[in-house]
Amino acid sequence: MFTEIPQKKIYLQILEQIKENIIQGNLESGDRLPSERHWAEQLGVSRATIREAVRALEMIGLVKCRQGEGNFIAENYEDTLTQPLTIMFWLSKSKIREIQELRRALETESAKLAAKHMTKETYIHLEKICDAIETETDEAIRAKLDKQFHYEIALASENTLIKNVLASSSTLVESLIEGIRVAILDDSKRGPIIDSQHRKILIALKNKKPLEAAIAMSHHMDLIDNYVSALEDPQKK
Amino acid sequence: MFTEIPQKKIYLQILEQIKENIIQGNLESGDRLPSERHWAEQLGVSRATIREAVRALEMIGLVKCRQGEGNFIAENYEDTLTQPLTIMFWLSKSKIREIQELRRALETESAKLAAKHMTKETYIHLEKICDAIETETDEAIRAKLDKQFHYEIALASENTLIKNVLASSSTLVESLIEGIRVAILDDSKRGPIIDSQHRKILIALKNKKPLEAAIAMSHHMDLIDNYVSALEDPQKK
DNA sequence: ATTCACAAGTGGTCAGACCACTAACCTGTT
DNA sequence: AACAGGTTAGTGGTCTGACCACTTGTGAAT
Repeated sequence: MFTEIPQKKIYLQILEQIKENIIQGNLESGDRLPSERHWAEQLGVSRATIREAVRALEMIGLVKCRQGEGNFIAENYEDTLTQPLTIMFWLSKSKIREIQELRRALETESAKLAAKHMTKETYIHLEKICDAIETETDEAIRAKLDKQFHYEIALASENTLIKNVLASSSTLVESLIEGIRVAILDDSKRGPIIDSQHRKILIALKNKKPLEAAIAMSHHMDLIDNYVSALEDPQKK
Repeated sequence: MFTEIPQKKIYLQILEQIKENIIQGNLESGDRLPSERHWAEQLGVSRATIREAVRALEMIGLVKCRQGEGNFIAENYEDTLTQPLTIMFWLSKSKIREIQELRRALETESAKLAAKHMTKETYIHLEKICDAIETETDEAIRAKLDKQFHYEIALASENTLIKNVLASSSTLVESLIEGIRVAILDDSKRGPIIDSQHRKILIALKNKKPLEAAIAMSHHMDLIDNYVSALEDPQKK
């Protein structure tokens, strides 16, 4: 008979306003928000409330706070999901296996999409990275290039969502097993296999064969899975 | 349970402590946090700071606040990623196509994993849902059952991460196109096709054929994609 | 023209106050 | 004894005003 009174918490209303402004195009990445004092006055609320809203926005990666300068809409939001994903991981007592399965899903889909959208320029870029990986001897640099290779494929998928969820997943798994990339690459037997897997992915991308790319990527993931599941205690820090 | 605060952004340190306590097992879903006043005193910080931390934790879905009662660790964290994912969607000016691609990646992987872990009991449960969908005539209920069917498969994948990311993605796409499930089901031609697709997925799951399940799910996604991309203005509210 | 100290503005934190809400107790009636 | 009512203590929600730490720009001294 009587409907509930909305009366959302103020910080949520502020979030709504920010959302609206982003959708309308009034706010973009890198834009500076009003100073907390001015903003509070403008909205007729206290600075404490503004700060709670800012804190919430910062936590989800939407806002970056720089003391002495101001609050800004984040320039990149790749890591927006990292914190929540990490929390979810801990809270649900997940195993590393689960993250790897998530990564597999995203890596294969991203390879599939990348193949669909592949251009000459992107291919050349990827090929260069591939070349660099093979000629490089420093394992740390190889690991870095490997990461870049995967990242560029995710970029080429032309799907920001997948790219970002994937980035967060990778960040998470790497935070769980520090130096996993180096560890995997740093094996005289494994090295050449990885290189050849990269090549197969590259070829599938070049030929714009989504399915082949996905399968090649899947095989690549198999290798990583094998390494991960070989660790005695997968939950170790 | 909680120790003194060193330095750096205080609310992040509090987050760290919470994380630690969750990992250690001292904190679980549904547990109540210390009252803001007590907690502040205990940590030697002001209540405002505690509140900023709580706000951040609430935003990522880790904490639920109930006025007059207290703050609690969330009971379920399925929607932990929904807010961040939604923000990311808007900020990156993504298209619905991108969410659908993300969903496809997760749905197929989840089907694959579900097939791998399928048990007699789970199969029977899924079959019941499938039966119910086919005999039900009310489209709204059919849509609800359809959602449940997908959810149960995600559950059967035994991967909380994938299940939750998928749930958030679904929530997002449904918030963008209200009633999408009903709209898709509510078509005399489409209905039977969907039913048969569900059956194919079910059979693959029963036979514990991961690849077949993934392919069947992929075809199912094709149908949804077709509907989505047919909308004139995909970004419409 | 360069350097450097200072002032203004910003986010980070603190203290204490009041309001709105919840739950539990307490009390008087039946 | 059972119930309905109000009371009260404790909680989160919000506000005010203050101080600190940091960044930046400016203007004076060199």
